[in-house]
Amino acid sequence: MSADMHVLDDLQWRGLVAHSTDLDALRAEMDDHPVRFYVGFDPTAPSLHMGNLLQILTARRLQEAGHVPYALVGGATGMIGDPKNSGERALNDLDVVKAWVERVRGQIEPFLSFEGSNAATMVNNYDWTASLSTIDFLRDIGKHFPVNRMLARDVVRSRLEAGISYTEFSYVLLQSMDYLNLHRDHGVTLQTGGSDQWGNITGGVELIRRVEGARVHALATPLVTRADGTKYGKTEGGALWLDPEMLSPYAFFQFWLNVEDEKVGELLRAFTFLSHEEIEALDAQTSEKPFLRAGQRALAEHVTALVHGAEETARIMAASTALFGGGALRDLDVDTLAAALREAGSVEVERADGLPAVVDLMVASGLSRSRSEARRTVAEGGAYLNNVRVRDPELSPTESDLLAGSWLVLRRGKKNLAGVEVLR
RNA sequence: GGCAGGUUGCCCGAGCGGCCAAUGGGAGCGGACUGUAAAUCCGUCGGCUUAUGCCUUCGAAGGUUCGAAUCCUUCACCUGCCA
Repeated sequence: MSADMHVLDDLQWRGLVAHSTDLDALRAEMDDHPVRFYVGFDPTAPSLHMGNLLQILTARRLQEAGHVPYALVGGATGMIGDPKNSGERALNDLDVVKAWVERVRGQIEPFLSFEGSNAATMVNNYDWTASLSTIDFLRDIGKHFPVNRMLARDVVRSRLEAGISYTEFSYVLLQSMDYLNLHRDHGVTLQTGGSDQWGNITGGVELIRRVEGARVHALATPLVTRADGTKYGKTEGGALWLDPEMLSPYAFFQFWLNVEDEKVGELLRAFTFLSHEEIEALDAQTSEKPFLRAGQRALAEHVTALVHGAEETARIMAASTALFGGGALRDLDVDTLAAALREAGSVEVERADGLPAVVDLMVASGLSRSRSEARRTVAEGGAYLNNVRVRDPELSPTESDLLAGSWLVLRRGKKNLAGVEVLR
């Protein structure tokens, strides 16, 4: 971060401001005193993902600039679900939502500082929503929401054909109420979020103006999309989860390493704390010597370190070098090989009468979901044993194939690797 | 409430009694080219101890038939028109 640059200018440079209310007014307020701001996360899954990470990092940038974060976990809004274009959400049970609230909270906390004069605060909107009576809600909040305005919102309009429940239709009231409460009780005057939340965010801005007569601010980051505009953050395991149980740190690292050239500069800006100079130097390398993938390497290293820690990242990078470095697998010593394969993902297999056939190993290691799929992969020439293409699906590795006495390296396609440790 | 139309594999969408595990497109996966990019081209794309075999699938449950995604009945949901 360039220390002497205004945080709003930094955010803009990083491409993080897609929508905003009056930026000059916000800047004036920031220059006058630390601004209390909030960003909300709904527990709609057991883990946060890439899109949420962008919000967390943006909050951290603001905190590093001296402002005061309120991280809201939506124990209440998570019970309702915000409307999305693809259709009505399934409601989750209270117990499930409560468990997810705790997990989400735990994922956010490491990114913020809870000490000092601008310490962060965690809040849960369940606290002020659960006991609210319907009558009070309709009189105090509902009265300020013209239905014609609510109907005009993009998400709602797109759902009118297919149908939208009153529950989801009402979501905006809850999020707006959150902003109002945080404004009243904590003096919060800025809400940040993804651009898909813009409607919900401005709902709060408007509610506060109507009820309190105060002018508060809003900032929305752009949605992270691929170069062709489609959704980002998809891996074979589904979304780009932050939870290491749901997506291995190795797979997380690989995702960033494989980002297209066209997007790497944008992602470096949005997801790392590298300085403008460092990022511009990486941009230059990407355009001059794209094959070096300097931008991707830096991106993968920095983001993985932010989420999974520097030590884990170092192990992953060592594993990547060992497995993708181009060197012969046989030349690796046992410890390096075993560590690399455990990082990349591995299974243990019992030795019966000889070793299992390649198709079975593919299934056992999770590289293929069924024997049919494994056979298909072999037929397509996409299966490799110790980096040698396998042609016969029924082939069983022999003792002499074992690396370091007990390891096999299976690969599907270019990038999907798994280790098999053969036990006595 | 009445009438009409719809519900097909991950998504969109053909099929309208046997040749249907089901045309086509997209996504996904593999190969070639490269740089563990992108684009392009080719292939593949329900499962099973790979099998001129078996099992499961065309909203759900029954029925007709030698044989059903295709016909009939009931139910559920969606859309449109009329009240």
